[in-house]
Amino acid sequence: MSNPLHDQNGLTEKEFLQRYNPETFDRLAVSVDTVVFSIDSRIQTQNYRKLDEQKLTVLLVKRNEHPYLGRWSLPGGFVGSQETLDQAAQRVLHDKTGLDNVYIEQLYTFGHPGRDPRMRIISVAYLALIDRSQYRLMNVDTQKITDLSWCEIDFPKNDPLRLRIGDEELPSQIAFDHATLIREGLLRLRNKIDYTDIVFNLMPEQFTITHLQQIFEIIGGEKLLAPVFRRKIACKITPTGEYTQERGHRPSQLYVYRRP
Amino acid sequence: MSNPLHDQNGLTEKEFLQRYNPETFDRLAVSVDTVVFSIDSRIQTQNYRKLDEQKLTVLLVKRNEHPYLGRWSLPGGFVGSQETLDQAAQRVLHDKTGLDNVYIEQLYTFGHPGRDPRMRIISVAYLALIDRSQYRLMNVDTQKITDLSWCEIDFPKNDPLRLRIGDEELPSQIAFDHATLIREGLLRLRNKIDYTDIVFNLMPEQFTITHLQQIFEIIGGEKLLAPVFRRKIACKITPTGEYTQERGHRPSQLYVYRRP
DNA sequence: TTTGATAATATCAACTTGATATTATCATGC
DNA sequence: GCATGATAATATCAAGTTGATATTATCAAA
Repeated sequence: MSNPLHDQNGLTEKEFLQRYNPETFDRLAVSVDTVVFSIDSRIQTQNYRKLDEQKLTVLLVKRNEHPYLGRWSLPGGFVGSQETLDQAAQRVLHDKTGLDNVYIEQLYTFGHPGRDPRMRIISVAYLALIDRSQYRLMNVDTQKITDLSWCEIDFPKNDPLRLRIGDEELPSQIAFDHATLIREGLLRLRNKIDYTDIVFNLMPEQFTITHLQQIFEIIGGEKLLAPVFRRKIACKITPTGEYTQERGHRPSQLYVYRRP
Repeated sequence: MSNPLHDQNGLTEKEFLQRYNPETFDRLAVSVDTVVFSIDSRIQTQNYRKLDEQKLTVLLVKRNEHPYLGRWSLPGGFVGSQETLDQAAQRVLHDKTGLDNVYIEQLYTFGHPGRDPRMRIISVAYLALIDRSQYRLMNVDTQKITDLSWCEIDFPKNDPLRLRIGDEELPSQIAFDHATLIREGLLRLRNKIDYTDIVFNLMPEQFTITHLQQIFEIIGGEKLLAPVFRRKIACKITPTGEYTQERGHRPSQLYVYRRP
C-alpha cells in the first residue's frame, strides 16, 4: 500500500522503496544462541537405599570450526532471511542438537563489538527449557560440531557461577561471551521461577513434591523449608493418587502440573 | 591470538579469519528504537484550588522520510559498527531528540520479517525513563523529523492500550510495529515497578507521597489504598522536612529517593 | 518390634495486608 | 472566630500469610 505523500526528493513511498539500496549500511550479521537448561536426575543406589541427586545442566556443543575451534559453546547459528527470531531459535536447536518443539523465550541481545573475531555479530540469546527424559539429543551437524554435552551448573546465591563437564571446570574454556549468556539465563530462570510456571517445562509428566522442591533449591541457589514450599506449590499441582516405589521409607505421592 | 589448532581445511584461526568473507550471509540491518516514558504533571487551577492530573506519556517523532512518511514513530536509528547496543540507544536519543545521559535498559528484540518494508531490519528496543523537568527536548534532525511530541497513554489493567496526541487517537497511525513496542515497554514498566526502583527515574528530585502514588496507579493501571502504599514505599524515600505550598488543605511533605 | 529413613501434616507465634476510621492542617467565607 | 471542605497523615484492627518447629505416617531392614 503506497503512501500518497511525497518526500523531500519528490518520491512516493513506492518509488522510494524501489530505489532503496541496502548496501549503504555497515556489514553486520545477526545470530541466535540458545541457552538450553535441563535437570540431570541421576539415581545412585547406596546400600539398600536410593539416593537421587538433581543437577541443573546447560547444553554445550564442541566446535569443529574457527573461531574457538575445539572449545565448548552454546548451540547457535545465523538468522535466516525469511524466519522470525523465535523460528530461528527453534531451527538452530533442531539443526544442531536434534531437539524439536521446545519451550523457548527471548533472553537478551548481546552486541558488543569484538564479541566475535570474524565480524560484527549481534546475537539474540534465547532461553530454552526441556525435560530431558522426553527428548533425545543428536549431533546432527558433525561438520561443525564434534560433541554435545550437558554441562553441570553450580550457582549458589551470592556466589559465582561454576560450570563443569565430567571433572573439567570450564568457565574459561567457553567460546565467545557465552559464559555471560549462561549466567543471564540462570538469573532469568531464578527470577521467573517464583512468579511464573516455567519450571514445569523442566519437569517430567509426573513428579514428587520433594523432587520439585529440590529443583527450586538448585535454581534459587538456597535451601527451602518443606512445609512452606508445599503450601506455595499446592495450587499449581494435582495429586495423581499414584506413589513412588522407593524402599526404606514412606512412599511419596506423584503429582502433575495443573495448567491455570 | 591465533589458535594453534587447524580446522578441516588445515587453517589456523588466524588464517581462517583473514579469508573470512562476511558477504556470504543475507543482507540485513540492526536498528535500535527507544520507548521513552515520562510523566506529564499538568497543573490546573480551578476556583482557588490546585488540581494536578498526572499523565504517563511516550515520546514520538513525526517522520519526514519514507517509509511511513508523515506518521508518528519511536525515535530510532541504525546501530553503528563500532558502538555497543546501549551506546547506540543513547546516541540515537541524542541525535533525534537532544536527550543525553538518560536511564535506559534493553527491552526486547523485534525481528519479524516484513516489519520494515525497506529490507529485513531487526530492531533492539530500549526502554528509557526520564524526569521531563530535567531535560529539554530538541528536534535535532529536522531532515528526517518534522515534529516531536509527548503522546498520552491510557492503559488501565485488563483494558487495551490507548494513545493520544492532543485530541487525536493514534494507535493505528503509528509507524512500523511501534505500537507493539510501546505496549511491551509499558508491561515491563508495570512489572518492574513493584520489585525495583526504576520509577524514581521518572520523578523529580523532590516529590510528595501522593504524587508518587498517582504514578504507581497510572503505571499499574489500578487504584491503590493510601495507607498501604505509604507503608510499602516508606523504606525507599527520605522526608526532607519541606512542605508543598498548596492552598485549601493540609500541606504535604516533600520526600527524596533514598538509594539503597 | 525396634530403628532409621523420608513423606506429610499440625501447630502456632510473628508478621504482613487490606480496609476503614480518626486526626491534622490548611484557606475560605459567613 | 468558627464552621466548612479539602487533602495529608496516622491509628486501629481483623484477617490472612509466613517461618519455624513438632508430630505423625509409612515403608524396609535387621
